[in-house]
Amino acid sequence: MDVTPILEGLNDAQRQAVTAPQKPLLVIAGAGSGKTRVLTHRAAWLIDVEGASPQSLLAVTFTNKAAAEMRGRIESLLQMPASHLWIGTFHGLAHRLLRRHWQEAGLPQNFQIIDSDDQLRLIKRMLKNLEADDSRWVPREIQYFINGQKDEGLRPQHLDDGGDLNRHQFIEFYRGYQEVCERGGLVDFAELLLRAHELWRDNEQVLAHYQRRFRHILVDEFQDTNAIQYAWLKMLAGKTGIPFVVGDDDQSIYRWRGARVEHITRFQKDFPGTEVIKLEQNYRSTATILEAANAVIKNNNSRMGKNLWTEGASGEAIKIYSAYNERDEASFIVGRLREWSDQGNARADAALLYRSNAQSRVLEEALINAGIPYRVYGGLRFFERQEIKDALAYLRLTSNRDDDSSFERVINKPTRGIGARSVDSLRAYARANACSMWRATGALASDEALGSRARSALTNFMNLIELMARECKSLDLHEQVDHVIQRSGLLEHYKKDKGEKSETRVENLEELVSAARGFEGDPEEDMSPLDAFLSHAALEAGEGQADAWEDCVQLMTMHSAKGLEFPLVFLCGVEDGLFPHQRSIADPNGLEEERRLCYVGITRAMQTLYITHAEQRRLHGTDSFALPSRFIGEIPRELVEEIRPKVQVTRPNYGGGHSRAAAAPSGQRESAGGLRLGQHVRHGKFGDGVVLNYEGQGAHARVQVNFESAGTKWLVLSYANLDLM
DNA sequence: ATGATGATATTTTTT
DNA sequence: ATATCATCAT
Repeated sequence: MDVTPILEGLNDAQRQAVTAPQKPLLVIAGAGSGKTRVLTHRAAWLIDVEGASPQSLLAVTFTNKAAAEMRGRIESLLQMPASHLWIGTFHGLAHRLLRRHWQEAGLPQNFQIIDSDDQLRLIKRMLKNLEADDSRWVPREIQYFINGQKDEGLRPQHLDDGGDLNRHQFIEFYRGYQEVCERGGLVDFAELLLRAHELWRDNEQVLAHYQRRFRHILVDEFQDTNAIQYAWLKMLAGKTGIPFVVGDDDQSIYRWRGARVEHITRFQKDFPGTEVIKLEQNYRSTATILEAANAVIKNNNSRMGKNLWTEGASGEAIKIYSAYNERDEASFIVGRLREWSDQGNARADAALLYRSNAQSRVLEEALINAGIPYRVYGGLRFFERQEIKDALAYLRLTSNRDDDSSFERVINKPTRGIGARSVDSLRAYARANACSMWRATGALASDEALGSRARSALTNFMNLIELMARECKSLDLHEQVDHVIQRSGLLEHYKKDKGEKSETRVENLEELVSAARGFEGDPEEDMSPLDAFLSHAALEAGEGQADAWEDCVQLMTMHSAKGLEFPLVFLCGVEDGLFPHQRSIADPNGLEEERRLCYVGITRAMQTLYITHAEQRRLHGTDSFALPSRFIGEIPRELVEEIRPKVQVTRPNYGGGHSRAAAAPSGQRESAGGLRLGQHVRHGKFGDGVVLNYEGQGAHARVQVNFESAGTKWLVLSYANLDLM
């Protein structure tokens, strides 16, 4: 066997990982160190060299994109199609298992997947149904609670309210929500994972089958696994499976949605004899950029420890620009982008990264004015659009009448004379009889208690759905979609609509037909084409933005930039309060996660990195003032070139020592207490600080002070007793 | 059933 | 500033 193609171009550490003996392996792969490369080459190595059957490999990722990329790369390495290889997202693989073992998993054969939006609606409906006090119970919090418990592998019966009434109610909501899902054959994202885990836990034979089959378990972005995902992997590995996991503790930025870096250390305990390999050589960035990244992340306590290095040159200094305000920041960036393209570079090689989506607006405006084409990532995906979800809801009803989620979505859309009152009666009946809305409709359509107009409207709706279902039976998938959007009146409804968006909506509906035409389900799965398409729609929400194929500057959050790289990167709005975000600053864990995000941001840059911050920024309609982010201060000064240091409001306190002219620009406001923004003050208890902001006047005036040790606080001026320094 | 009004909250996102 | 959402009036 010629192993050259598989090992070619790998460095020692990478090669060591790829060719490691068959035992548990943990690869700590720094940013740009060839993480995906190692994973794909390992797969190829196992198959081509170790003679492992492709059947015996399971490769897990978090996103569909990553899964597709891995498949493609493995195929090109093996020089053969890897379509039968189990490569997919946790959710995708769990889904596949549940389809195969729906009986053992206790699901109806045609169960449907609901996305978070559906889930939230369902919870809202449930609250209405229970006549819960909606000022007290926030649907989003209940959703968060339910998903959080599921992510931890917990069912309502596992939960104890500990005498806490609030918690008691949350658990009851969870229970109620589960009932609705059971009744409608609905499975949410977290449920996919939990069910798949329970399937194995409770069915020895099923588990044994997969344990026997999947000897090799490859996991990407391991630091992002949540409890149930980890438990699932561990259960599959059993005593004989050989896990090969790759991750980077320094790039764990999803704690807030259940990811636990701790799984990295836990892994070493759960799989004794685990070999750990660190990939620290970076092939992406200049030495300067890496040094900056290393220096910043060093300030985190809880980490395994790792230092990126490169054989490459030190490259350009990191440019830091202190803008006066957010528009100045944007115009500076525009100027640099112009320079960039004038030098013959591709705009698509430049990225503007920010902490929160709201920041994109000012940048976009500046780009539009400058005539620079750009593309914003994130936002509504294709299958999440309202009109698409409407159409899918009709389709789901034709497949499963008991799907209340879909039922309520389209019962009166387009309007057909079934108002809130009728729907309320349906809900009441459904609840009283523990049945679906559809059954309730059947019962009430002939119930004298309802007006004759309402009754006929209900009958018409039922007939419509039944008719569409019958007519669709003999049609191809795309014809079914086409038929349903027409017959339901949806298309007409959006065509009539005169709103700005309605034209796009009609186009999107037509696009849905095309999507169905091009859709090919997995031939191995025993599902109707429609059910397969519906699952696909839920699991792969589609592209975030229709891709403009023009050469565009890329705008996105730092979160969505993870895994990407760009020759030119701007980190924008790098100010305390924005980044690190105000809501994370107080919590040490939160702050460390922000710092990891900063590490991710910095390491996206290949050649040139700009970091910009504004002293004044319009946020939520009011002007606020901020200091440069503490992360900027963590970058060694010698790596930095400050651009056009200019007169500014605040004295930057990064790096400690250096001071600048603190002359106030014109237009400087005076607060009621005679305090200047940027004024250094001393408080009896909190010590020294800098005035960031103020509001109100006279006795009610409050100031925001950033204290060196006590952090940022709002103080009532008349009580605070601040000494001017 | 639609539209106007006012209250409220505004990190990050995949599946 | 702005978007979303509930409530109320038409």
